[in-house]
Amino acid sequence: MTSTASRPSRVAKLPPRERILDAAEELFQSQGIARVGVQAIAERAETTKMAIYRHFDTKDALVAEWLRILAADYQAAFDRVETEHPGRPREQILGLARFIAEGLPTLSHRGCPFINSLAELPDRSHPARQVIEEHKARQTRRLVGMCADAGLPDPEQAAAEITFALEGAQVSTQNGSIDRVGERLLRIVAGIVDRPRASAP
Amino acid sequence: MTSTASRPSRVAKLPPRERILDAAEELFQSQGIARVGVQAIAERAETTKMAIYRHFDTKDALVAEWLRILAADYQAAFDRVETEHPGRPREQILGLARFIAEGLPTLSHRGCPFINSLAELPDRSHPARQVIEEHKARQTRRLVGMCADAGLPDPEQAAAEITFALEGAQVSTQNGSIDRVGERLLRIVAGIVDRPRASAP
DNA sequence: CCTGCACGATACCGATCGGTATCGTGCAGG
DNA sequence: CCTGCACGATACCGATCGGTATCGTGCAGG
Repeated sequence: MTSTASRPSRVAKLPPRERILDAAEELFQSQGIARVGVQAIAERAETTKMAIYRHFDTKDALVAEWLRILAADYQAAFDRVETEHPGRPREQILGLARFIAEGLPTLSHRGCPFINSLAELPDRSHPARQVIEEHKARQTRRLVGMCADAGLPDPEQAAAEITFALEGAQVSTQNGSIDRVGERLLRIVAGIVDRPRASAP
Repeated sequence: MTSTASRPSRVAKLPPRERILDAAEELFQSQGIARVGVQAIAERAETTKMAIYRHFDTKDALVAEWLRILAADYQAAFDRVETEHPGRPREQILGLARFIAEGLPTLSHRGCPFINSLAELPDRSHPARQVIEEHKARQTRRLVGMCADAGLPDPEQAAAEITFALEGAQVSTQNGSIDRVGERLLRIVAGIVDRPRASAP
């Protein structure tokens, strides 16, 4: 499994499974799930449909695995932000917002893969849909915890505000209705975290 | 109601074009664009594919027309909210938020049709995509105007905040990560509109 | 050295896609 | 009354979809 480059040809190619997942990532993100055929993924991965079906039972299973990896990547990035500011929830939250804001130009007019994929998966029992919903639920729980640690009066409401802002920023980037989205997003989240309280300690 | 048409001529049927658009509306909203075939639309509209192609050049043209009508419906609803509170921009903005909040339970786990459709239309030159982008741009312009009328210090930033909140609320309703979304949305928008200013008149 | 198996290549399957051609008929507008 | 045309029905088109079967080969692990 661990490859060890061997020495097949000049360029060291990744093993087929990785190439397939990379190809799926690029095509699903740029064109959506339904528009991308298994054959197209095979071609971009420089392999064949048969190889794909050797690693994944169905196209849906490949979609689910792609989203699983993507969710894990996001979780890892959030973990990194959190450990960068130990015991400082305010900075953790702002770091998270900065991470999203910095990713916006990359998403450009294609938006967030989770939001987009959900649109193509109306069936609530679809495995990929469950991956997304669990990821979003985890992310919300984490944010509520941070808001509580930061001493915000109503952590659940604050987490909802921040979540709406993050999701809305991605949607607005996609449809191009608002300029300087990243900048505005950071100001909004800072406003929530630094909101003046009614009572003082 | 659809099911079997036992009562033929008793019930006044809408003309085919309206039935097609109604059927498309229901199927696109509940299943997405790509998953719905022209044949399925014809069946639900109790007509044939030929009739659809008599009224619309392509499936894409039908999609664009559906979104055009939907955008017009939203515009009309916003107009109604605006004229309900003449000269009172604060109430207009809150009315707009209430309109969206009340619609959330209906959207349920399927979310906003504009957001969902954008996910399925990666091609920026697609006519339907342009319909959506123009609609969102108009909506933002209207909101900026209301915020300016309400005397908010930075109308563009306030409009962005409100837009993010509205879009984010719809996304979070779809993925189920947050409870009592409508209630939270109203509190957020009220907070923006009633935010204490640095200077007073 | 030997061998099993992942791999790539190729050919195929039924189903469904968007879109077209053709024709008979009922009804609305002149 | 007459007629044109929207309509419904039916049959068809090539392309593509997800998924499968089969086979030869090169290389890694024993």
